[in-house]
Amino acid sequence: MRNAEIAAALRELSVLYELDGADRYRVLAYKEAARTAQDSPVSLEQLASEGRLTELPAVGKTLAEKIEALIETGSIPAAEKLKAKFPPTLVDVTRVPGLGAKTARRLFDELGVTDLGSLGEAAEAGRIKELKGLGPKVEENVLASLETLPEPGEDSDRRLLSKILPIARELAEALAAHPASGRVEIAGSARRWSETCKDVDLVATASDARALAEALAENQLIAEERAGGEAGAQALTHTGVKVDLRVVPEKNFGNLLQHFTGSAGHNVQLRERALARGLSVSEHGVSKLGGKRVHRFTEEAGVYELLGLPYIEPELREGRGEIEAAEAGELPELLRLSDVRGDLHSHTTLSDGRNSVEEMAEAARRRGLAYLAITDHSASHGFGDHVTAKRLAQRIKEISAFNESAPRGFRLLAGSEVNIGTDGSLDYPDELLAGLDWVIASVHTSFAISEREMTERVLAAIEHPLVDCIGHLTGRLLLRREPYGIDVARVAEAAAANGTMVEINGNPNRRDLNEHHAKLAAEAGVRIVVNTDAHGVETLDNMQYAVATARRAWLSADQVANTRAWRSFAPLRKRAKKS
DNA sequence: GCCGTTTTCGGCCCGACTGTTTTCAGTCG
Repeated sequence: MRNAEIAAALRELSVLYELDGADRYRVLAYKEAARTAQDSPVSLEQLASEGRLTELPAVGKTLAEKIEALIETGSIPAAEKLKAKFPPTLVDVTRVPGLGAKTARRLFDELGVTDLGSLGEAAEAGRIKELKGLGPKVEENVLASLETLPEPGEDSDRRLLSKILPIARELAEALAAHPASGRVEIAGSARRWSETCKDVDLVATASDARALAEALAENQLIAEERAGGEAGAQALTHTGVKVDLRVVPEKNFGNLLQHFTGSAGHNVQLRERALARGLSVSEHGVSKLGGKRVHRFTEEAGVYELLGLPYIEPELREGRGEIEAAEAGELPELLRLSDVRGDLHSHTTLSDGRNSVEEMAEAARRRGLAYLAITDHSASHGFGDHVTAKRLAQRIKEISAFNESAPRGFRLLAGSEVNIGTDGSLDYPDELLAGLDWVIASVHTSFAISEREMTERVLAAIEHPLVDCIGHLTGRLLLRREPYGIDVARVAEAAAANGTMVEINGNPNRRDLNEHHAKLAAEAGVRIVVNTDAHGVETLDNMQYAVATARRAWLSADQVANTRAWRSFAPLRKRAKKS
């Protein structure tokens, strides 16, 4: 059973408990455990078989038993018992914004509402506003929300970071240029470089808050303003992205930026830690419990310093142990974009890219890179853009010729992104692969095979002496396609043992390895490579997303192989060691 | 239900907003 399925079952159980009126902290405990399951880079099924589930944060004896039952029987007895008490479709009712478990339960008890359908009927009939404590506004909200509610399981309110960042940057820039503005910063999940975001959060200081709110409303990206005033403004872009602008005085800009950068989990842990030291933290400032004095900071670092901590980079603020690490002085010095010296995954018009070798080389050089691997798809790629063995041999000569007249300090690598067949075989002869500088092996077909088969398939490639690196290991496409089943821990172990590198693919649709897998792999001793998988000159900029995922995986420059100059990188390749 | 530099029991982040109320519960981020 996949971790994601376990997480979904725990999330459902938390809502069922909530509907049953359970203690809120018990409900919270299940939600926390669901998050742990979702985030875990190692298979919970594996951990369960070894009796090690309680090693996970937020999983105690009871949760471990429930997860074990779920894996063994496919369901959790407690969940089944609750589902007999009230219809499980009542969980859907809590997806309506503004309706929580308390309200959903009342609607069931008093109106017989069992699902979204009967909720709509009750609203249409005007029966909701008759209930004590609920009124016409709630009923209107229900009717309006039912119109726009996404299908269950559909994350339609989340968008790729690559859709959110350009909006956030353009708005921040426009606001910063306004005469009434002071400081303007992007906050929220976009600042933490999350894979997907729900909205754009901006934090600003201003001499005239209303003028700044108006400037936001008048920006060309904004379709409608929802509210605006002294404290900030909310607006909606033409593409339907919510924008939240907060305006604060300069003196507590740091407090607010810290608060609105989140994550929720990080802030909860930070505040709990503060509380244990007699301090209360909020977006307004830090104060002694029962004390009057409020400590306000213009910079975030001040907040952390008062709590006895060094500054914590936004990418680490996920409540995954960063506070403990900060306290112990063990925060990593994170990889930076400027550390990256080469890009080892790119395509040209030879396969499915949009630019020539020369154009890609020039664009890479302009971005300050010292080397770029041209890795077009291989012989069995299909779609009419495969590269025959004969053509690849010719490409090797072209690259060689390019390098002879290449500008100083820059070189191209003759490479290929080779398909891994279902049996683990590669689709070029070894003699040809031996003539390349760099080979990435990736899975592009037959995703539906079992996890066991997929793992064996990739392990075969990892053990191949001429495979230098594995590409986009799990095959996922964010918000579109789930990763295929593969035992990442086993893959990492084998990659470390064989000296095969594994990439973090910077295509913002992929971010694959994800941050959890990348951390696991690096800790297992795998050399990580950050790549763009660029299919044109402009997507060479995807390195920022690969670096972001590396940072969220706690990686430092020395754990990422292509922060090295070519002469130091080249000997790290498996092919260099064999010869 | 989890968890431990005040605790193996008794805590568990903080504040804003909304809609309904006349002081607050529920929801949200």
